[in-house]
Amino acid sequence: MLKIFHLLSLLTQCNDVHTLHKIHAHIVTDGCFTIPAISNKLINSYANFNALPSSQILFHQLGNPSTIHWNSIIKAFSLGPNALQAIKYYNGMVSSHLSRPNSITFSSVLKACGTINATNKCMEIHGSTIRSGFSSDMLVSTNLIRSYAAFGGLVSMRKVFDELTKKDLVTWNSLISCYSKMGFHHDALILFDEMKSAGVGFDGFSLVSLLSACADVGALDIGVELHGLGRKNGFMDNVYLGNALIDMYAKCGSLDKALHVFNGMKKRDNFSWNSIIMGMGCMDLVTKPSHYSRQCCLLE
DNA sequence: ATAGGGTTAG
Repeated sequence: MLKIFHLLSLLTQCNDVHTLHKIHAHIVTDGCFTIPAISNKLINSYANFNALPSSQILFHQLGNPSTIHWNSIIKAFSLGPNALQAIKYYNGMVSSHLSRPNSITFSSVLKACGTINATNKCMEIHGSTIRSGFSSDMLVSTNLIRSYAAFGGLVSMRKVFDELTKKDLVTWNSLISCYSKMGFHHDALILFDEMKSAGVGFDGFSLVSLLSACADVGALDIGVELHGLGRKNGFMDNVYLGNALIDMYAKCGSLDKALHVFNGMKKRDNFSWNSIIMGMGCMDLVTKPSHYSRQCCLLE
């Protein structure tokens, strides 16, 4: 028992694939591969290093995969270029009749549908989730919303949301971000008011999606308001939020405010730099400066 | 023992 615990923690801490191979060999010689928790963790570890063929080999070595194994192999493929493989595994799981899909299975296979725009499969799985009693499952519903959004199924997406009896912060954030990504920026901003009335609160995720909507429609005043909400609630250490603010201010023509946010960030990533560079590039196009007077203002 | 959501550009 202690050994299992030890192996699991080794696998969790492992951060290079060579060490993983060693632990793997150790597990095999110890005869621990037959322990579901171990084999499952091993499948996930290989998947985390993007060594999907290794995950597959391990999966197929299992005589009788349990639900967690199916879930892990489906999730491993759900977001990558071979998302079709995730759907094939899902089909295999359903036809094996040995383990039944749960909310985690549906969640992953729906992601795969969104990844490769498998519209019909998504609708089929939607039906299966209802028949299996997952209509009010928020994990499943969030992924249904996102999958329908991925191929422009606005009406179906909204229907899933409206028919959900209990909606939490994540459900609302997902719907808002999907509206915004589909180009319905005004609807996303209106939904924020409804969200506030619904009493689920909001967080940095909400603000980021909303700022992206502001950036696209040039809603500077709302953007400023969202910035204030971010400050008031202590979200300003969030890199995503800083990046979204830079983009919003730059696109709304407030380069000075974009710079102010940029300079005040504790951490910056490629998004931060790209957004501020884009903002400055566009501003230069508008003002046509005769000399590069702003060349040093970033790093003052 | 697997477990939901966020940003730019091209």
